[in-house]
Amino acid sequence: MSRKPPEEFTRPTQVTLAAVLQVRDGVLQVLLWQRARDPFRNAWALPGGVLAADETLEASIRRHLATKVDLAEVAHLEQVSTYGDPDRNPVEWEIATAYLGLVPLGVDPSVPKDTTWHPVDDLPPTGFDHGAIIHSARDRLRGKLSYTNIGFALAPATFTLTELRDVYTAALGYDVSATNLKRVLLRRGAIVPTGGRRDPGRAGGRPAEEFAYSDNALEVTDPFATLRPPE
Amino acid sequence: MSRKPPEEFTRPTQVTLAAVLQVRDGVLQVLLWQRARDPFRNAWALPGGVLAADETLEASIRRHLATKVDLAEVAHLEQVSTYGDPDRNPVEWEIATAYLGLVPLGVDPSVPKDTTWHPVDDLPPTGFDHGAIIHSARDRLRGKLSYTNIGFALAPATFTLTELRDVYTAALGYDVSATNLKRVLLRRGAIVPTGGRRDPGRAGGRPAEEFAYSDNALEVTDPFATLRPPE
DNA sequence: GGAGGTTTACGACTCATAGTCAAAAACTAG
DNA sequence: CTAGTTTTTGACTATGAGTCGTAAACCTCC
Repeated sequence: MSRKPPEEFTRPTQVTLAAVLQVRDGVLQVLLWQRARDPFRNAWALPGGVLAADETLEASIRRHLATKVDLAEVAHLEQVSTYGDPDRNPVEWEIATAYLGLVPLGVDPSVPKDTTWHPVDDLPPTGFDHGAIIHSARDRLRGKLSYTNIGFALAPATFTLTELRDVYTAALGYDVSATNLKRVLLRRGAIVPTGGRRDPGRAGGRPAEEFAYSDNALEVTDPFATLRPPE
Repeated sequence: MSRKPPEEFTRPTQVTLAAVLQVRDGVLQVLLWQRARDPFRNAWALPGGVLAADETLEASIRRHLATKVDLAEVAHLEQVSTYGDPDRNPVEWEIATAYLGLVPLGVDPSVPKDTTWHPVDDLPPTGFDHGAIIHSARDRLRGKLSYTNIGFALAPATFTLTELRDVYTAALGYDVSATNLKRVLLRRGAIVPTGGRRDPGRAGGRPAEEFAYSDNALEVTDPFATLRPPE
């Protein structure tokens, strides 16, 4: 019994996870699936899975996400952080690289039966460290909303300023003024009027001007000045 | 020969790396060591090594860094990104989680013979994807300099405004005005006068007021407004 | 077809942050 | 004491951002 196990036996499993966020019912929500087996049976978890030998981390999270949602509906995907606490998984040594995914307002992807959306500020019991991962993904989104154009990934293809304001309000967790938002985003060249109008709702009101994110808005990740909370 | 290799044989090696940055000779530099063996023999590489089974990622990079520099001289350490391209290491499947480390101006850590500092904008031949990792660490630093107090980790314990201006200039790659820097950092409460003065150099000149980062400066990571390039 | 209600758009005002510049202050060396 | 050097300070300007009131454009109901 002097043979040591091969070195490979001491390697951790590498998994990728994604916190896919979307504004639904005026609230920022995250896509979770309910575990059927231990550990954390019946708790909710982020989509993801084990990294394959011939794929990049991003390819891996895309492959696993595709089993839960149509990838074409995920408008943005970026790596957030890697979690390697040896105790994070009670049954196996596992390293997880977490991604942030964003789905635009209005689309309603079809998802498997075990998978549903949950408000990020009112989560059900979650397994592993997924609760912390969700909150850091939300914080990443909030930070980037104010100084990049990442908001395009949460907004539909065309939108009114009120709709966009509601998206920002839900994602940031505080009110923003539509007047100010328009001036800021127009100056940045982030949004452009489409020329169209939107029918007012049945309650009446002036029809809203329709906007879209400009083409170059997608590439802009340089910091802008900040959108701050009111007062 | 129908026995499959155990599943563990298909797992990647997990390593941690650190881009340790410091302003030296008025230029932002990174700590590299020269490889003596293939792959990438004689090329320069970031300090780091394999993750052990009972340690966190941060503990791992601290353990490996300690073989190159005195950890007490690394004032800041944060995770930047994880690199998992299956081709990034030609001989082994390896995932690398990269950290950014910062060493204050003026300290000159003793380092092993194979290890020296190199300007980040004039790197020697580097192995693996370490060149790209260094540049993304530099970009992370530059971004955070303008909207957090991360600069404290690049400045000595006490400093004059001219010294601090020089640190910012070297790290950002563009001039900043000492007048403006003082006003901005004072308003943020990031720096406080120590009450002391600095002897003018042998060339004469008014003695400089001495400043230090305030205690709470270390915790502030909320975004501030931006420090932008001139003109 | 008004009147009243509702929603969006626009302009004026204020405030905070930031960039520039020139002059004053405080020192050294001769 | 004078000239030279470096730091500090205050004034001025520019710009980005927050607020608010009013006008515009639509609806429904009478």
